[in-house]
Amino acid sequence: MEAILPKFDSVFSIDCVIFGFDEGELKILLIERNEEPYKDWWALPGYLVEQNESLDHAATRILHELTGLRDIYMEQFYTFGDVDRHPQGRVITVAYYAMIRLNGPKELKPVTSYARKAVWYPVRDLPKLAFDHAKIFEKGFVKIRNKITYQPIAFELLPEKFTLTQLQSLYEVILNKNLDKRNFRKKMLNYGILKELNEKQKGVSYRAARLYKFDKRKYAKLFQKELTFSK
Amino acid sequence: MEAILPKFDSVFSIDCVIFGFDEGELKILLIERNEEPYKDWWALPGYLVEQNESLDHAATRILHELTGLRDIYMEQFYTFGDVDRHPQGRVITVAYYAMIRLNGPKELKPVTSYARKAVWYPVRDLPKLAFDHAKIFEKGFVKIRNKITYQPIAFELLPEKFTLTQLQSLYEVILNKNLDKRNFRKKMLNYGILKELNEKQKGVSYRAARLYKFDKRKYAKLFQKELTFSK
DNA sequence: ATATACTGTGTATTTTTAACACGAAGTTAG
DNA sequence: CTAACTTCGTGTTAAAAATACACAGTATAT
Repeated sequence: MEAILPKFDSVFSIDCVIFGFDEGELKILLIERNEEPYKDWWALPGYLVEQNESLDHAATRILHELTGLRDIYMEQFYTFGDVDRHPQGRVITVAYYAMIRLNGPKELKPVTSYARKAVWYPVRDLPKLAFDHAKIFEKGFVKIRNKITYQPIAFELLPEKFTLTQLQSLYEVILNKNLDKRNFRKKMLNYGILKELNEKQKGVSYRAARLYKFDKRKYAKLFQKELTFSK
Repeated sequence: MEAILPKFDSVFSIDCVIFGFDEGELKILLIERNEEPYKDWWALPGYLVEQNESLDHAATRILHELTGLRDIYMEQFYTFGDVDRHPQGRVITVAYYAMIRLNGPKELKPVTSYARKAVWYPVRDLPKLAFDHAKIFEKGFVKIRNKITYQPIAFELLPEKFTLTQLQSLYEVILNKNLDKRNFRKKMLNYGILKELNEKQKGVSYRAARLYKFDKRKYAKLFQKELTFSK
């Protein structure tokens, strides 16, 4: 059947690796494709870049069309251009990632009919993915794993108010290792980018923990002066 | 005159930021263009990706054609896709960088007529560049500056045998700051990736310094286990 | 032999990282 | 209401890494 599909000479596309954190698990957003090729397969949200839009703009637009998510800030991380990565011809794809607060429903409604639905999947248990999307995901995962070790970007994944234990278990999930509770808290509080709230979590069995908020202003101040080789 | 140039619907290209170190200065390789658009301008070595080659392959090929350099390992660092970055239409470019040992002549002979010549230019004093190449260079420079702070990649820029003072001044040039001599030496030797040679530099006025070699095997062993968030 | 210019080295201080355990607080169940 | 349970929240010590800092030694040139 593929023979009747149009052939591309050279086309750009965008693919998005969108991370979320829910039920103690790291998840990414996948769409169920409703078009050939790879119809009915799971895939990263992605589509073709239009003639008159920048890459960043295309990324935002495409993510919205396929998942309904609006105004998500994404960062480009790699471009995949193997000759045979797309069965219809030469398609080079620029990959973006984002980490977002996952508070809506598990299943999102695409705006276009190109995807049937968008669903959060735990990264530990992903289905088989279309194209080379498994490779793209893997590279994106490595990217955030590295990034989190030198920049506290994990807050974007948490609800606005969170406990230190939640923050720690997020780190543990991303880094795939256990961290020491006291050292972790000391270090995080030392950054000075957490606002301690006079509130405790609610609706938990057993003792409730104190809630914290992420302080954007202090974060910006701290990380505008990039990491430097010390004197 | 531009009206008679062909229009591109969508084309991929590669641009290369090739760093070298010579005469105490950090340099990059520029070509003098011999074709429209931007004929006679200085530009990063770059050209269009062909239909049947991967990005990595295209990068190596293009660098060779424009500068005569062979088998240079480059790393992709960003993709630039602003709508108007190329006057003839939509050209998305994937940027690569490399750090190489600069031991040949200052001027290199391109294989194609697309460039007239390729020349090493000090990064502190670059000419005006074609397209958005100034932006591409800048991003590449930031990339290596960050990378060098957590991975000793600077050796690739030095001759096979080098003194610690040479290594230090390379760091100082890239990071644009002075480093403490004793601390620098302590740290570098501590990595355990330098082989001390029983040789001294030659042809210098005043006391000659000891020469060192970079030990690839130990480097590989040290940096395969990536940086990790400590427990 | 003397001036010159760069080489090569050590210590003390501060900061960061690492290892490690238990009582207090709140919830549940009987 | 009390006992059992689960999670919270906290401090110290040791080791390692980063920083600040200065001068005598050695090869060369004249």
